[in-house]
Amino acid sequence: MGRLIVHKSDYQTPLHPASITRKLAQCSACPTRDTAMCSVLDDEEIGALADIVEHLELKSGETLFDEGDDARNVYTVTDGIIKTHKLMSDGRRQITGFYFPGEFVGITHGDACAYSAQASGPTKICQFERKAFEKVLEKHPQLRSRLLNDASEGLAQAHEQMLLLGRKSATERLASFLLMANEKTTRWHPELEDNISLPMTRSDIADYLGLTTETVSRTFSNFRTNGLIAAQGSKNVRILNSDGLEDLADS
Amino acid sequence: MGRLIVHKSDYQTPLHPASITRKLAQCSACPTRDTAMCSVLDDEEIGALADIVEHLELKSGETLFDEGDDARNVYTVTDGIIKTHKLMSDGRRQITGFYFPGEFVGITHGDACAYSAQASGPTKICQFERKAFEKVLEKHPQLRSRLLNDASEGLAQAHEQMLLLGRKSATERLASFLLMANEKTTRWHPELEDNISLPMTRSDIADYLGLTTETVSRTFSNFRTNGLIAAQGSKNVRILNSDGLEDLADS
DNA sequence: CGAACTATTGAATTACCTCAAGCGTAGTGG
DNA sequence: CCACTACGCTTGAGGTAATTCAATAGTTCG
Repeated sequence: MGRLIVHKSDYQTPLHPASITRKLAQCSACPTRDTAMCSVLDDEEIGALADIVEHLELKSGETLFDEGDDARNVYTVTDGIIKTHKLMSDGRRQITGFYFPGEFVGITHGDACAYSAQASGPTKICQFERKAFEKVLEKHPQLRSRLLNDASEGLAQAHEQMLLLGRKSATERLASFLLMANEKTTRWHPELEDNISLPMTRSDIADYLGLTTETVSRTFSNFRTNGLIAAQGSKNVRILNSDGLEDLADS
Repeated sequence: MGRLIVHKSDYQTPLHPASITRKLAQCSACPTRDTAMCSVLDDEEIGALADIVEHLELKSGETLFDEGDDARNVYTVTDGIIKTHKLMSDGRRQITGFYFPGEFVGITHGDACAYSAQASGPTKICQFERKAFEKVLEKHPQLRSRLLNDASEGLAQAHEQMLLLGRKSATERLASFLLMANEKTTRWHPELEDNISLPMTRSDIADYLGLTTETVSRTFSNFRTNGLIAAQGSKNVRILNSDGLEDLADS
């Protein structure tokens, strides 16, 4: 418990590998993706979180928690991607969200987890014991405010996803997905704009988009054939024509 | 501004029509659907909300707010149903939620509405000016806690709906919908168990379930033929075999 | 009563799924 | 280090659940 969390101020300077973890850990308290919120947290608050943080690394597919588990901890992603899903009794699966670096996972007001969470590719996270985390929240209302913001954003994303699942074609779904992945990636790595790493499998993408792996694969091929994207391997995509993708994604 | 809100204690006694509004208004502060929360609110808190409530009636289809509007007010449904939706540029629509009596609508942490809201059939609501409402929240943390609970429940419902939209068949979707409607109805009107009023159109249901009106209609007919439900008119359904529906709804 | 909307039912079409086979790639152990 | 295996990805052919188009019936409201 209690490795140091580093403040934004030293984020922009070049870092050697050993500091990467510290740099990323900082995100849990103060993600660059929302600079407005950044300034809201002062050194004391960062320190309060530093006291209760635990750093973890997950292998691809490793489980963070399962639906129905006691909600003992909350997490932030610092590297890689966490996926959450729900299952039906016959095994059909819906992935309900991909969480990128800087995002919180596992915030519930109830006592039990409403869904399962796993690493989608090798992933690093910060873990906070829930009760301790809530004590910090009580002392630091700005942080709670930031979480409420996140929750609200999460709900908006969920509504957007319902539109996708209920009304969009396979092509529109994959286009929307790529744009989302690009946007979430560039929040943390602006230098990677239009170069997305997709550590999840085709099957994960399919279960997120309500499609089959075959359809996802075919649609990827279409995009390649039509010069919308280029790919080196199946897990690294370069967006060649983001306007085209946006037209396809509609709304 | 400021009609009286009546406390739970006089809710169970028989009411003549004129008190119905008062009785229902009470729900905004203290829904019966969650008796645990009920006891959380004391007379002072009920009074605080009474000072800022405004009662409104909406005709079927009337708009409460549109996507992108300033989030000026928050609402609770007291009678009827409010629907929220998102649109695509070509008119495709996804209804993202039906809000039954006792539920809050329009809670956002941001400044703009993330979706549109309309009455799905004739509807009565309580309106609270957002800033005044938030002042009440500051004084009464239990109420905020109740709202957080609601938000968390809303997110869980959204995930459930993603599973429905991404992975369930038409039959499973309609079965899930009927069970949801029954559950939400009986929260307020336990005496109506298995007798659901569905003021929304088939088109609303279709846009909620990610189907077409024709498919919804055909599936209703199937359910009737198979003795799962009986119907008088298209807007009143009696559930004859709720175990059967639950089997169909899966998950 | 008639107009306009909503719901139901049928027939034909289609977007996506299922099944199946082949290919590429990463990891393992000889 | 190189086969070997396993797994994930791609591509094709055929099937199907839900859609689209179309016609009829029922409901609501001025």
